[in-house]
Amino acid sequence: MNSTLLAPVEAAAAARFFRVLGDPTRLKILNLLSEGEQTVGDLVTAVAQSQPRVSTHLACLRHCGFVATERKGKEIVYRLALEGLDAILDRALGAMRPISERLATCTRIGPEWV
Amino acid sequence: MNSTLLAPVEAAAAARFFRVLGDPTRLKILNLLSEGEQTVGDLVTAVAQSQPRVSTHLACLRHCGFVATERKGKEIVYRLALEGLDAILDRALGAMRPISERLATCTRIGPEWV
DNA sequence: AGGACGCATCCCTTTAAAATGATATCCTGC
DNA sequence: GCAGGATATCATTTTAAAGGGATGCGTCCT
Repeated sequence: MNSTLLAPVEAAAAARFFRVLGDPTRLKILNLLSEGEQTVGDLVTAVAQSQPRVSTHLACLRHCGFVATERKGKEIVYRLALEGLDAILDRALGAMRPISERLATCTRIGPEWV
Repeated sequence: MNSTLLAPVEAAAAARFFRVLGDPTRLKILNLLSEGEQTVGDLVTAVAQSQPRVSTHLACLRHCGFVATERKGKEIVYRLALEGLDAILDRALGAMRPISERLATCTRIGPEWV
């Protein structure tokens, strides 16, 4: 099926791609945006975190190209800018089902694993 | 399509799932294992990292349920233990294409973004 | 039994990223 | 131009994870 081995550069880029997805808040933001565009204020309320923190996560997603922005008056609207993100999310949620227990209880990567 | 919003617990588990994938070495290991089972020695050679380093990455993948092991004499054989990982990898590589430049040059998450 | 090999684990240092709070910037309406 | 709301950025501390190296444990061989 997948006969192409991951070249070092690809591996680095792919790792960063997943790394960006590897944060609960960013994941929630992307999930919210998959329902439609939202202002920062909406997102702050929805994820129940401080505005600067949400803004930083948004900056991360923006700089990496996952989302795009548009100013609308005083507010700034965020929307998804990457095709296929939903599909990946869905597939991941499916694939991880067998190990969701472990993932939930494994609060750290490294020693002190459960 | 995806009308279910990510519950906090799911978000945490999913984030961890992606977080595990968010390391180049682990990604390379999984990619190698998708070609068939391998001993630790094989993997160490293939990813060109120290044996202890590879071993801890393997421990991570093992504890989180991505891979399974079987002892064969002196050696220990690793193989994938999660269905659909290839598909996710493939889709991710496709989806990230438009932003692969940014991902490659963005060596850090946080300030000092490119 | 003892030595060599293959792998895992532990300790320590370094680096990356998350969290937090203060502050700056941009826009709008007056 | 000024006030106020909405968002971004900065500086700092804290925490998580990566890296490096020594050591321990199990298995095979003789």
